[in-house]
Amino acid sequence: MSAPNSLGIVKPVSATRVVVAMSGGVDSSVTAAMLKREGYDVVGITLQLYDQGELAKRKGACCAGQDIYDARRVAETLGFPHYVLDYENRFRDRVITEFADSYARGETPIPCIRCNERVKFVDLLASARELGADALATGHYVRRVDGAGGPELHAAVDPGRDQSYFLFATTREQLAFLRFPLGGLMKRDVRALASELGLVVAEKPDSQDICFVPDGDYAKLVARLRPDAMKPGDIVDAKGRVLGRHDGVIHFTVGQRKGLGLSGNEEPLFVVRLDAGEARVIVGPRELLRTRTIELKETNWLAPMEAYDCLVKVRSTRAGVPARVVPHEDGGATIEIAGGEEGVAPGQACVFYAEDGVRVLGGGWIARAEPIRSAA
RNA sequence: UGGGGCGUCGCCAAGCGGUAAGGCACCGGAUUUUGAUUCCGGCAUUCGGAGGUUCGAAUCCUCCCGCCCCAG
Repeated sequence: MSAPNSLGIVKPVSATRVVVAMSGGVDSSVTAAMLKREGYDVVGITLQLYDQGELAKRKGACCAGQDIYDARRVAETLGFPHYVLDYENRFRDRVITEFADSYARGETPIPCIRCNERVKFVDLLASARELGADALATGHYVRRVDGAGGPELHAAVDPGRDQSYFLFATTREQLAFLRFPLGGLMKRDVRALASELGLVVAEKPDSQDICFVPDGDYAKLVARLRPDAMKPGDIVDAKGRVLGRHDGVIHFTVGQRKGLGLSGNEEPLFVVRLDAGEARVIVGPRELLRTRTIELKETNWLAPMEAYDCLVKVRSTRAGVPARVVPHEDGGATIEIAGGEEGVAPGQACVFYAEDGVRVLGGGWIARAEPIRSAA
C-alpha cells in the first residue's frame, strides 16, 4: 500500500511506535527529539544501571541520577512518555562482575560493549517489543543499512565519532529492530540541533569514562569486588630481569607506557604482557609491542562467516589495518596482520571492516596475541 | 689514607673557559562513550662543598666531603 517511512517501516509515521534508549545525554535526547518531530509515536526509556547514591555527582557519566532526571525533562518538554527501568541487578551480573573478573585475569575489558551486547540489545530490546514498538532507536553514531543479505552495520558518517567498534557484537536479528538516526550526522550538527530544539542537555558535556566508575578510579572498584587482584608484584623485562615493582596488574594494560616509573632508559618502556597468575607486568621497548597473530573468541558475524582480507581495528580509536580473518568452528577466529599492530590487549575487541573501511563484517574478543618477537 | 678515576634535574647523560643538550621518569593540558596509545606544554639561574684565578668557570687551581677501581 504505502512506501516505507523514514525508519524503513511500512506504516504511517504516527502509527509507528519507536522506543528510544535515553541516557540523558545530548545524543540520545536529539535522537528522541528528531523522531518526535517527525511525528513518530516515541516512548523514551532510561535504564537505571547502578546505584546512583554517591555516584550521582559524577559529571559526564551516563545514567546516574542526574542523567535520569535529564532524560525525563527532555521527554516532558517534547511531550512523550518516558519510563525508567531498574536494570541494576542484571547490569551488575552481566557487566560489572565480568569487568572485575576480566581485570583480575590480566585483561583489559570493555564494559560498554558488554552492556550493549548483554543488556541494552537484549533486555531493553525485549522491553521495547513488549511495549509494542516497531523499533528501538539509540543515539549511537553508526549506520544501519539495508543490504541484499539483510541489515548491515556501517561506520558513522562522522569519522571522529564513529561507534561501530562498540557495536560489533550486535546480532543481525537485533540489528533488524534497531535504528540509529544519528549515524548520518556530524556531531556538531547534533549539538546545533539540540540547541535549536531547546533541549536542556544541549550544552551537556560528552560522557567519556566508564559510567559506573564514579571518579575514574576503576581500580578501586575492582579492588572491592576482587581484592585478590590487587596483589603487588614485579615489573620484569623480556628476559625476566626485575626492573621494579607494581601494586597490582589491574593498573596496567598492554601498550601502556605511563605509570611504570622506570627511569634511566634510552627508550620508553611499554607493557608488553600481563601475567596475572604471577602478578607480573612484562615490559619492553615499543618493538616488542608489535603483534602479528591474534586469536579471537566469541565472534559475531554481520556478514557471511568466511575468511576475509579486510581491515581490522583492535582499538576503538585506531585506524583499521589490513589483515586476514579466518573464522573457526568454535566461534573463534584467527587474525593475521601482515604489517603487525601494536598494543593488542586481551579483553579488547577486534572488529573487522570491509575494505572500504565502512561496513562491519564482524568482530570478536581478543583472547591471545602473538608478538612478532618473543617477549618472555 | 700508595696509585688512579668519578661526583651535572628523581634516573641515565652531553658539556672540556663564554654564560646548563638530550633521553627516561614525573606533572599539566588536548584527544578518547573502555583502558591505553598519541599530541602539546612544563620540568637544574645551576653543575658534591668552600675558597681562588679570570671580564667571564660546570669547565683551570687549592682544600674538604662522598663514591669507585687497582695495588697493598
